[in-house]
Amino acid sequence: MDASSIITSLNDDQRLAVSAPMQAMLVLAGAGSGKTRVLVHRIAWHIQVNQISPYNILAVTFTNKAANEMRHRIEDLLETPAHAMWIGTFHGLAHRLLRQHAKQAKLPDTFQVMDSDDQLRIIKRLMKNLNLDDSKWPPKQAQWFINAQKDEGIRAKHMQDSGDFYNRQMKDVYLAYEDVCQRSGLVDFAELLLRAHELLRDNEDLLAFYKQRFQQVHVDEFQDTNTIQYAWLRLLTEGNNNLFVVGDDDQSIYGWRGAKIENIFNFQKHYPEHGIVRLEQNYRSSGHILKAANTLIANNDNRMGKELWTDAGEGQAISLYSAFNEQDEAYFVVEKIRQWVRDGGLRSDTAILYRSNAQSRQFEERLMTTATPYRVYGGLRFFERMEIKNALAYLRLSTNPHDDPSFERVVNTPTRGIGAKTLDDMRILAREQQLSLWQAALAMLEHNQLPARAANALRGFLNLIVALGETTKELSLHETVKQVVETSGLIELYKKEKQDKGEARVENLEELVNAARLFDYDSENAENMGELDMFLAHAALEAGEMQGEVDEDCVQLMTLHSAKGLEFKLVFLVGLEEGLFPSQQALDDAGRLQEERRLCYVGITRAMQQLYLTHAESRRLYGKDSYPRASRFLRELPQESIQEIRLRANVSRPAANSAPQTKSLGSKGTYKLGQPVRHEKFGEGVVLQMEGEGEQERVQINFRNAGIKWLMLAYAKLDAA
DNA sequence: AGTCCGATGGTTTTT
DNA sequence: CCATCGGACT
Repeated sequence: MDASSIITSLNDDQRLAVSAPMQAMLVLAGAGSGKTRVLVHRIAWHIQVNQISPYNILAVTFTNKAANEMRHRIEDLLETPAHAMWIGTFHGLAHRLLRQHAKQAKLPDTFQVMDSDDQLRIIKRLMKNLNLDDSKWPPKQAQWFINAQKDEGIRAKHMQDSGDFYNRQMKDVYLAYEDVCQRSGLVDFAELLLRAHELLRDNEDLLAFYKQRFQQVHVDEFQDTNTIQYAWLRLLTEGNNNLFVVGDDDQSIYGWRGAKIENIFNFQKHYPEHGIVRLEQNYRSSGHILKAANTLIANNDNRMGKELWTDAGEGQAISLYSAFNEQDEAYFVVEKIRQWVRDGGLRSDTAILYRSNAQSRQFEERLMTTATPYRVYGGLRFFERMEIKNALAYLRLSTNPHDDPSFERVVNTPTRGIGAKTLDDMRILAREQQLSLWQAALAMLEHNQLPARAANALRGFLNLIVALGETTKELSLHETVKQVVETSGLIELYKKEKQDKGEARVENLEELVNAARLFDYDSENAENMGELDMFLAHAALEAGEMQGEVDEDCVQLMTLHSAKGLEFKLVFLVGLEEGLFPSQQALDDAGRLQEERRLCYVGITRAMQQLYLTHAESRRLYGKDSYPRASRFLRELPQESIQEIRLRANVSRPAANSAPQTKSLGSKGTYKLGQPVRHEKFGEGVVLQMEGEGEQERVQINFRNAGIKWLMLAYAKLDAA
């Protein structure tokens, strides 16, 4: 393959990015503009044209899915495996570095990665020890706090003693938490990044080695990087001007968990000799949809600036439906989907996107009663299920008995007569003497501090773990897992559990054995890890799919956040109401409001052919009725691209008009959506919607002081304000 | 040890 | 409204 074949299939801008000289590059890639394509081709270009060995290439993503896809596409393009290339998630690569240099990272060789659930358990336990009342000091909040500090690269000891009580308390928790983790050999997600950063920062030779090795560094979804991730990238590329980032400031929707959109702006300062390319041609959506997206996002400031375009034509106008209530909304959406299917469309080409998970319910119910297959994203992933985590805890203990959270988790699961009293004594001993629970248990047995029954039960557990450790050495991975699942008594336990649930759990455990059988142990890239350790790391870093692959053709339900990166022919963006989307908490914060707007932009740009926007005039929320105003985002859309739908006049709508009618916004009548008006008695307001004809014409107005009202145009004395 | 009941609170999520 | 959690009870 020669150079030209890598770039012939690209458009001019993509080609510019792919064949750019080896220098820092910022690629602003709009939604659907071929961002992954550019990344993949850029890397292939380096290998083919610039003669860079795959060994000298680094590519970083946020999700495992993106990393896997990128590797496959590069290998397909080059028609050769590129094993030596480091492609992975920030966390996966950090983990790899820490494994390889555990000593220099001040970690035990046997360290294990824990997920946020494990992390929370540790924090709960330790706050109890610190005698913090968990109603006044929610452990979740402490967890959030600690992770936020780590994301900013701040260690507990470096926290400023800024006086206030809250901060001091949190600092204490953070300090204690670091201590527990270090002693148990456990590393949380944020810690992976922070440690990896410190490792390179504090080891000159190591840093020099990796800087030399990674001649070209590539980053996907750069707008989602947080402080520590960007700091790590800078360490690796400082002075080499070799950082190639692809991102879209307009799709930055993770600010709330530490992502710094500013990294894009700072990139330009930190790499003054950079090139910049904008990918604005969109290959996904039709004209109306792009126009809506462009118009909406133009309401944000501090943008890098970008306008999507397509040569695919206008397509269908966007439809807007004002539902009477949330049930009507669901009814409408599901009817449209059924129509789509009747017309020969696939259910899997349709998606219902909402701001918050709780909204899925109405749609699920409606889909259920109409027997329409659907799939809800979100919820528990495979490796997060209780039975799986229990099995993993046994496995983890077998390689590292000092893993306290795992010890706590299964010491009495299934119940084996180790009671609360025994455990409490053990915890106290462990805390006082700075021992792991394992060590404390051993000590207590040795000193005969336990009643015979408890001692026997405890000894049984310890023996079980030791035995597991022994067997592991002789058996293959999947045999080990099988052994664990059976001898631990977990299978027995779940077989007894009431039908449905227990059965599913047993199946999941069997699936775990199967996953172990299929696990692809790549010993060359295992650093100094054994197969079991690799498998456990895999389980922590790659939580797996939400549900087993259901191949059935079904409607896709998900939050706007999970929809990022996906596309559907037919999209329903629902619940466009003030307080819901934008969310209540964002209403009084300009920054968060802009992030909500970007989220809306993400939603709109998921649609390929047709987009429906819906909102409800009344919605039952937390048990009481609310009458939300239509989302401001609706008013920010170009009216000429939107068509309002009035379908079913027969619903119990407050103003049920005689005939169903369709009405284009602003096409006739005196008032437009969003137009400011003044009323003699009610004062100033804004037109929310209109219905009816002639004498019957009514407008709904949101008055600044008087609230929302429907007025008959024939009687109300309204003036344009 | 397991079940029931009342209080509580309630965006968004990957690793 | 309704899911989740912790405490109390059996």
